[in-house]
Amino acid sequence: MPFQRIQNERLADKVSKQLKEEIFSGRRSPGERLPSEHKLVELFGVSRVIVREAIRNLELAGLIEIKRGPKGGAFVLPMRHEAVSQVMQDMLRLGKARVAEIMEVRLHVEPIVAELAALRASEDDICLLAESVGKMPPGSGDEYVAQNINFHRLMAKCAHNALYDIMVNILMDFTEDLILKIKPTDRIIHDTTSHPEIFEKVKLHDVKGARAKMRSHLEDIVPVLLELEQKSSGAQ
Amino acid sequence: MPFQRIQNERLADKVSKQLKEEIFSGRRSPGERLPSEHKLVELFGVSRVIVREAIRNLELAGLIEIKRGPKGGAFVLPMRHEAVSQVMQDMLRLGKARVAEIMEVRLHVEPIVAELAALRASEDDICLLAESVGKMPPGSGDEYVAQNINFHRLMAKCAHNALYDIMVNILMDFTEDLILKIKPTDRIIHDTTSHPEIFEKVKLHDVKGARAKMRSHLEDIVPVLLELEQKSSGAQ
DNA sequence: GACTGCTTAAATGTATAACATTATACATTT
DNA sequence: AAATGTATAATGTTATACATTTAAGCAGTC
Repeated sequence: MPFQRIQNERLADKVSKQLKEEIFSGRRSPGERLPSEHKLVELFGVSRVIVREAIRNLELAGLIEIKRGPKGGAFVLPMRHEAVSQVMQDMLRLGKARVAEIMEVRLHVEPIVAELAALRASEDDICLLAESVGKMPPGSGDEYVAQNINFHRLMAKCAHNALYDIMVNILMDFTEDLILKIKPTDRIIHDTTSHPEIFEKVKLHDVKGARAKMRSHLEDIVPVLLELEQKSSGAQ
Repeated sequence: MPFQRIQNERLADKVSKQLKEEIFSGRRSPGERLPSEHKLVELFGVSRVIVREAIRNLELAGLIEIKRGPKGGAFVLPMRHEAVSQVMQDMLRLGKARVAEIMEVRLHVEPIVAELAALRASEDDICLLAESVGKMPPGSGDEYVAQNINFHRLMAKCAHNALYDIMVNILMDFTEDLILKIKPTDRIIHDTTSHPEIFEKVKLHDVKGARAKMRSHLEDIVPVLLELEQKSSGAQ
């Protein structure tokens, strides 16, 4: 066999690999704390610089949250979309992706997610959805936008597929950013009927219906959002 | 007005934000180099530890690549899926996502991607696809698996949507890992007809056909891959 | 000419020690 | 009891020195 390349891995990467395994193995569950920097220095036999770098690594991966002061330290987080979303956003900015590309994905993916939601939503899920469609704040301020976006996030949760959950949350982070940055001077689509209609279909476990409603909802919304981008790129 | 809360952001984060903007603004394009640590220390007026932390931040985000030695430094990368994929994998491991969830997404998304590919594939794209289906190595070793997986990656590229490109690559990273880890003792599905058939449809810009072929291809493959997971989780 | 080996220097990688900041817990004062 | 001070455990930041990697040049030898 050919010679194997000598691995020149950085110490911090070796340390962070072990720390990740500690978490993935379940030996440290969400909420629990990793040893302090001082202790990790002793345990791994490397300098504090290295330990800190490794810990920062896990933080950027969204696996832990670091708190300062006594009783502080690195606490394991539950699964969250934020870290993936951040990295994805960076990548898309680097690749100069257009808003149209994100919206195309929404148009395809969210109807599927609605279908799965109608199929799999539990009692609790339906309660959450009901709450969301119930308490839509009046006006069209940031509050309204966030609540509106949140409905779509909840739908993804109802699909009970971790990957779709993360994906849709990424899409909604984008959409939220887009809307909030452009500050809808003229009122954004004030559609008060679509979400309740979709919810109704999910509640009835009407798979085809949920898909269709979500589809037409997006077909209404997407063009408006694309217009927003036009304006923004024209403005700057 | 009320007092404004003093922001308690870490220095490294402030620095990395500025470095990111340097890249996103286009002032440093892929291939170009950021200033050396020493220079960044002077430019930002912070210690070297902070600068290194900020640079490491960008590296983990997949925006730069760090080389050592003279003529080394931080080089801006083009858009790549690897960093997003890594973070996504970590998240799904943390959330204990099953392989079935990933395969469900493949089953939904890849037919859509095939549709877009048939719609948008350029002459060059079709050449690349032709090359891929042409040079399938014999046997069913790692080489064969990689080449097989690569066809799906290429299809995503043909769809000309940066987000789908990254998403499909993430899915394929998963699938590749799954297959390679389980080392298909009994030969993995040796399907030599599906890919050429899909390719043919794309070449003819037959949108419906491409979608249908991809769909049936996945319906064949996915059950086999799910079996693989069964075995692996049973084995360990 | 081409290979070998040596040296140099520019950059990142690692170690150590000191000090700054933050936030909890608890004592003290009024 | 409420506000204020104080000790303390943890992370955040700085400074300095040294180690390692690697491109480039320069010999020397065949």
